[in-house]
Parts: sequence; C-alpha cells; structure tokens
Amino acid sequence: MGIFSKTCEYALRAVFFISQKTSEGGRVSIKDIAIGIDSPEHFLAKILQDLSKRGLVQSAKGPNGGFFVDETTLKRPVAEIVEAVDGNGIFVGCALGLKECSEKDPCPLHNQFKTIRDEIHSLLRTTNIGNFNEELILGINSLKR
Amino acid sequence: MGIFSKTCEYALRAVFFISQKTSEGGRVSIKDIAIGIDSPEHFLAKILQDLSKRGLVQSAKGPNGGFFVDETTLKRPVAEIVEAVDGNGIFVGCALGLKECSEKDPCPLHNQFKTIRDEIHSLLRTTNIGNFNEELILGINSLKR
DNA sequence: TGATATTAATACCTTTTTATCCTTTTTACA
DNA sequence: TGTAAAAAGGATAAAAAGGTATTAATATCA
Repeated sequence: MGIFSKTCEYALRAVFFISQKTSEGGRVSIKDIAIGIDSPEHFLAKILQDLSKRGLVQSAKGPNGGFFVDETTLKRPVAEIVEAVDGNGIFVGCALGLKECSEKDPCPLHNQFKTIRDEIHSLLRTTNIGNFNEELILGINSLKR
Repeated sequence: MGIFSKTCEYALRAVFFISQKTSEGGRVSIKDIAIGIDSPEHFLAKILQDLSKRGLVQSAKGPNGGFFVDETTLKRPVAEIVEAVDGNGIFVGCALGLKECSEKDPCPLHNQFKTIRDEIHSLLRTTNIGNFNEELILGINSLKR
C-alpha cells in the first residue's frame, strides 16, 4: 500500500475530478466520475456517499442530478478528505504504533518522523480542493492511469 | 492507520528489541520479545519467521535458542525491514494510486509527495538496525506503549 | 544413547477491516 | 402518474490481523 488507503486514493481523485468538472456549475454522475478517474463504480458510490454526508462534496438525486462542489467546498483543505477517510493517523501518532510516544518518551524514530508528518500535514492543509482545477483542465495534471 | 501497517510496526519494534538485547551475544525468545514490545505473541512469531527467512534476523531452535542479530545484520538499513513487510509502496509510486504517474504525466500531488517519499526513503536507508541500541539500553528510547 | 524439556516453525481457524457489488429510494419530467 | 435517472443504503467478498494447536529441531541430562 502507498501513503493512503485505496479508498482514500479514490476519494481524492474523485473530489479533484468533481471539482474540475463542476466548479463553474453543473453536475457529474458517479458513472462519469468512475470513468474519469478509472475506479470501480459501486465502490466509488459508497465513498462519495460518505463524503457527501460530511459535506466534502454536494449531491442531488434524480434526473440531472449528480455530484458537484460549491464555493465553500472549493476552499476546503485537502487534508479534510484524507482525515475523513483514513483518519489522522498519518499526521499524528507514532510510526511504530506506540500509544504514548512523545518528546518525553520517544520511540527510536520519533524525531525523524515528526518532521515528515508535519510536512505532510502542512502540505495537505495548505492545498485546497479547487487548487488543481486549472492544471487538470489544461491537461497538465492527470487523474487516470 | 499510520505510515506503516501494523505488521510492519511490530516488525520494526521486534527487530530493534532483538538488536538491543543480543548485539553483544545471547538470544531472546518470542515470548520475551512479545512482552518487551507489547505485541500479540503468535502473530509476532509469524512475522519473525518471515524476517528470519530473509536473513533480517537470525534464529536458533531448541533450549537456549531464540532470536538474535549478527554483525552483518546490525548494519543493514531499516528500509529493508519496511520493504520486506510493506513493500516499497511508501518509497515509490503515486500518492493517488496512479500507475503511470511521473514527471511527464503527474497527478496533482506528484511533486509535493516526491519530496516527502524521498525523505522517508533516505531516512530509512541511512539508519541501520543497530543504530538505536545505546539509546534503548539507556532508556532514552522506548519500544513499548 | 535415549528421554525430555525448550524453543522456533508450520498449519489452520476466527475476527476485524477494507474493498466491492447489488438493491432500494428519491426525484425530475414526459 | 409512470418511468428512467441518479444517489443512498445494505449485503457480500477479500485481505489483514490475531489466536490455537501441532510439529520439528536441538541442547542437556540421566
């Protein structure tokens, strides 16, 4: 496994895709998202259902429905998606899984990983969901394959 | 989940523990390791069995048997344990799970995560298994709780 | 030398988590 | 008001984590 769970990978790609397609209005269906990011459709449905409950994407049922992101959502940090799906285990906590690992009582890798965790966290806090729309539209960035 | 899988967390703690206890000679039993790092004993047995096959720890059966590390193993980089257990997904590959993500055809997070991956990799390549023996003996570092 | 106790290795089973698929409900519109 | 489009919800499958029991190896001692 990579840095994030598979679920989280799909979630991030899906949200970037939805953001790109709907930031100027409109909706996009699960089917189109699944095609656009090359993910299993029904699994993606479950993920989006959850993100929708948390307000990290918006949705509308029925014909002409679909997923979209509103103004506010565009500005939310990517870290919130990661946290919603994978929890905050990647930002805080011990690399060796110790409950009480800290400056005072550190595991052998504490200091080194503290730095790295902080970098990941600040990276994901300072980039927001709508950040990549332009690059995606221009084809500079990819979400598929 | 944190950076590593649970299996990998146990593996790292176990190897550090064995290293600390046996770098000057002697053996340590699964039971004592399990107690020393607070892990499920039989699950740990399976992990160590695998590491032993790969030569990342040494083992001896029978009375006075147990696990230990030899001179050569002490100098092997921690990255090898991570790679043996979790694979290299944390060092290479795409944060969003894309197969063909690269400089040429990058995902939105490619550049940012390339840096972070490289840091993790070089950190784990430059620290070796025996690196923490002193700190562990002195009680500066912890492997339990 | 043979019996025994000690220890890791192997095989198999249960539980939990993660990933995937199938069914139901909602809703716009003809 | 019937129908098709779409998301929401529920059931299932696969993988990871953890537990139980058995087997194999070996040092030691009678």
